[in-house]
Amino acid sequence: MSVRKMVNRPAIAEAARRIVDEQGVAALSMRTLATALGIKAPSLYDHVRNRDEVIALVQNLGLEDFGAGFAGAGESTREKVLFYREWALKNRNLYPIVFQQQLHRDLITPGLEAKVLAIVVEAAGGSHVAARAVWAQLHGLVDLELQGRLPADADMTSTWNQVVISVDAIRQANLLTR
Amino acid sequence: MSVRKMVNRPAIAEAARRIVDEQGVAALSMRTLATALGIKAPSLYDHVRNRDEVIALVQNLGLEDFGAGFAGAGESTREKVLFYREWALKNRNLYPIVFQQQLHRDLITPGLEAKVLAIVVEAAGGSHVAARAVWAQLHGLVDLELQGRLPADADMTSTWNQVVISVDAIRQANLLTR
DNA sequence: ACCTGAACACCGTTCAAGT
DNA sequence: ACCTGAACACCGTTCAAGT
Repeated sequence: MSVRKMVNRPAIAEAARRIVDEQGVAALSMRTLATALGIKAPSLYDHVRNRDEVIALVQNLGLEDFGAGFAGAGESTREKVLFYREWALKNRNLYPIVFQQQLHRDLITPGLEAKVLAIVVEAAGGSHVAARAVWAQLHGLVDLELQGRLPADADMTSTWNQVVISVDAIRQANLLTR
Repeated sequence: MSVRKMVNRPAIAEAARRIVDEQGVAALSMRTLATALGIKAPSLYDHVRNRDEVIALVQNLGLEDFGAGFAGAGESTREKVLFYREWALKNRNLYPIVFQQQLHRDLITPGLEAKVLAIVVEAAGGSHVAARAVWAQLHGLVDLELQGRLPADADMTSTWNQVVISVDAIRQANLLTR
């Protein structure tokens, strides 16, 4: 009995995410992906338009994973902020794909991006402007940390505490003016 | 009289930056770079170890350009913040190379990174922790903006004003505790 | 519908060979 | 020292051909 191949878009998405998690985006080629699925590269094009669409599938998985975790991360500013950091560190190969690329909006589960954004807006005190400033701060520090742009001996705990304070100030100011 | 080729590291750096500015990093291949310099790709390896070293040369040019501008950008929080944004928008292809990659520190002009960091620390009110939180905010919003992650109709002027307020709050708090 | 091998135009990089 | 053509092992993608 040979192993039955079940190649479809969900299977491709999972295999792709696995490769990204374990070896980074650079290792995600159409050939390695095909091999992981037990087929040859050209066959992938029967399921997917191109590599970009594979990336979009991974973005979708990542956004779902993040969204579920962030929604259930506790209500305080501190809990939300620290969840964001921990998710990024735990998914360091996935993070840039989900949060640092053009989002292939036509291929993402409808409403998913809006759902995640709504949680951020809520956490920021209800204002879209505030939400962007807050998100920028979280995203920026995560990126600097992931890219190794901060000194190796930088006190990240204190830095994230500073971010918690700063985010909370934005949140409070916006709650007041509601 | 034939045109004399003067291929050396500064010439390579300039040609590479030009390609990046005009066509983006993806267009910077060893072959296109060589062609721009009037030589063949393998010859580049007589001047440069590999493509990474070319990227480092571009990082260096970018960091110098940014550093000079940022230092002379005015003293107020608002001026510094808005300069950061404008430099990023004016150098949208260069920005990610300078601020979103591992810095090839061994190949960067000695002291250059420290000089730029010192300006940020100064602008943040003197604390390294505060400087990281401030930088995160600027870098994060620039990245979200450059990657098109914010809605097309997002009010970026208000958002950057929010960032100015937030950065200034961090700065003031740190000036007080000095 | 799904898969294949062969091929195309690209990469970065190495290497023997020329001056 | 600097440059070259040829080659290697990779890419993403297309296409004719098989089932």
